[in-house]
This record gives sequence, structure tokens and C-alpha cells, in this order.
Amino acid sequence: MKRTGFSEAECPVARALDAIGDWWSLLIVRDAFDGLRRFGDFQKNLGIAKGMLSTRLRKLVELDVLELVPASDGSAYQEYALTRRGRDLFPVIVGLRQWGEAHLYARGEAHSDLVDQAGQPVGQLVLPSRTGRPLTWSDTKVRKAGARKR
Amino acid sequence: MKRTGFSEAECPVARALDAIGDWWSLLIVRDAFDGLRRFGDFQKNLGIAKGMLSTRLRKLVELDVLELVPASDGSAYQEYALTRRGRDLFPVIVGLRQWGEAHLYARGEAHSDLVDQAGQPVGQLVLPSRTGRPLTWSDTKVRKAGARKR
DNA sequence: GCTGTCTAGTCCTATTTTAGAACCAAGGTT
DNA sequence: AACCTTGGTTCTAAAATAGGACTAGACAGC
Repeated sequence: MKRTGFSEAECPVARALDAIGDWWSLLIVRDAFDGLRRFGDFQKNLGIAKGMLSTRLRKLVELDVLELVPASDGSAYQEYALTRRGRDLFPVIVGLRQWGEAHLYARGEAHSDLVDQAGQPVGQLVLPSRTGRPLTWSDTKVRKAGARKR
Repeated sequence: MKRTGFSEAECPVARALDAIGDWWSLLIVRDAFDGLRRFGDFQKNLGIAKGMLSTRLRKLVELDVLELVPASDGSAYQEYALTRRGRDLFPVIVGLRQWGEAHLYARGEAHSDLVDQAGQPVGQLVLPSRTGRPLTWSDTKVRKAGARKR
């Protein structure tokens, strides 16, 4: 009765969810985008049990989403920093944010906002075709990798 | 020891993950994007336990991500169809897909592909500024709820 | 209309995961 | 040296998951 895994799936969505699709991982990554780097900072900000956090951070380091680097304040401690692979999760976090903003808040209810350096709200994520035309879900389809049932 | 929840969070990422951030929900939504509509189809395609699937589908219907509609083949059964809210998850699924493609496959390893109606691979997701300039994570920051620009 | 099969579930149990608190060791502070 | 902070590990109880047994209603063949 092992938890089902998708690390071998041919579908990249399934593999991605297998890697970072659990309860906490994306919240940790979100916090990392917000500048958090220390074990205690994550723990306090998320209210996560320390055991969970320890397990999750270890897995994220294994996955090369985070890496351990010497503390920036010169102490002997270490910090967790986003790697390239971690930073590439930015569109996923933004997608979740925009969906949440659009559908999970009552009118007028306050939420945090993503803004650019000038303080301007950002636009919506766009999926461009090869020629630059914006695509919606009905413009696309999934082409299967090999010969497999659908 | 109730499972931690974020349905009241001021951060839209946290609320989104609270709603659809569990193990199975996004995979069900992905399958719905691929055209699956029936209980048995989801069950067979995902290999998910029927009890799990039943719970998840009920929650997704409650959330108004899916809705029950009469079966398209005229039978007395019902089907699960994506709502507007469900279709709006498209960028999230695409983001996960593109991250998975980029980081979780060995060179040359086969995976399914997202293509447009002409069969052309789609481009990368883009986050535009209000003026249309593409933004990366380092161009943006999160403004906490309630903080209004002076 | 009777029988058998398919569909879409529910219910039950064993196992795994999570939450939360207690404990601990090394680093830093006074 | 004594004490607090940081970053964990270990323990237990509760909750979630996997998987199988079971069931009610739909449908197909006779």
C-alpha cells in the first residue's frame, strides 16, 4: 500500500507532481521566492512541524530545487537557496497565484499581490504558439510520446 | 492533529494549494483537459483507488472545478465536465508540464508533448508586465495584502 | 421479464503519512 | 561557564491513502 508514484510517467505533469506536488513543497518554494532562506524562517512562517520541514527540505535539496549554501551573515549555519531548477518553478507559482486570486476570494477580500519593480500589478500568464499567438486550452492537445492507451 | 489548512490564507498561492494542491486533484484535472469525463475512465487511466477518486471528484465538484452533466452518449449516467473555473487551471497544468519536461527527463527520454492544432509545439509560458514586457522572478515582488501604493 | 454484466460508486481494513510535542547537540552570546 | 538559539531527530496519535470486498441501479441479450 505504498503511496502511488509517478516518477516514471511519460506525462511531464505527472512527474512534476510526483516531485513537488505534495502538500508543502510548493509552499516552501513560494517562501523561497519571497526571500526566506533559513530553516527557522520557513518553520515559523509556514507553521509546519519541524519533522515535516526537515523531510521536505531534504527532498527538495535532493531534487536540486534548493541547495545548501553558507549563511549569508557569516555564521557557521547554512541556508537554503533556490537553484536554477527551483527558480524555473516561478511560472507554476504564478499560475497558482493567479488562479487563487481569480477564484478563491470574495469580492473586496484582501490578498497579497504580485507586482513588478515599479509596483505595477503584473499581467496574466500567456501561453504563446510558436508564432507568438496566445493559446488557450482549446487551441492545444497532448501528443502522446509512444504507443500507449488513451 | 487535523491536517493543516490554508483556506483562510491571505496568500493566493496558499489558498490555491489548499483547494487543489493534493496528490490527485491536478492529475484528475489534467485528465479532464485530455478529454476524460467518466468515473471509470479516470479510475482506469490514473490507477487510483475508487474511494480516493470518489472523494476527490466530490471535492472538485464542490469547488466548482468540475460539474456533473448528463452523459454525452444519451445513457442515464453522468459525466464530469470542466467548468470555467476548471479551465482556468490550464496555465497551472502547462507550467507543471513545462517544468517537468525541462528538468525531470533524461536527454532523449520520451515524453508526451503539448502542441497546437497545427501540431506545432507550443512556446514557454510568459508573464508579461502591464506594458507587455516579459518578466522573470527577479523582476517581481509580492506586495502584502492591505498595503496600498501611496 | 429474467439473467448477467457494466458502471459508479460505498465500506472496511492495513499501511503510510502528517502533526505536534519532547528531546538533543552544536553554535553563538553574555 | 551558563544560557539561549538554531537546526534538527525521535516519538506517538490522528488522519489520509491503497486496495479489495461489496452493492445498487443501468443496460444488453434472450
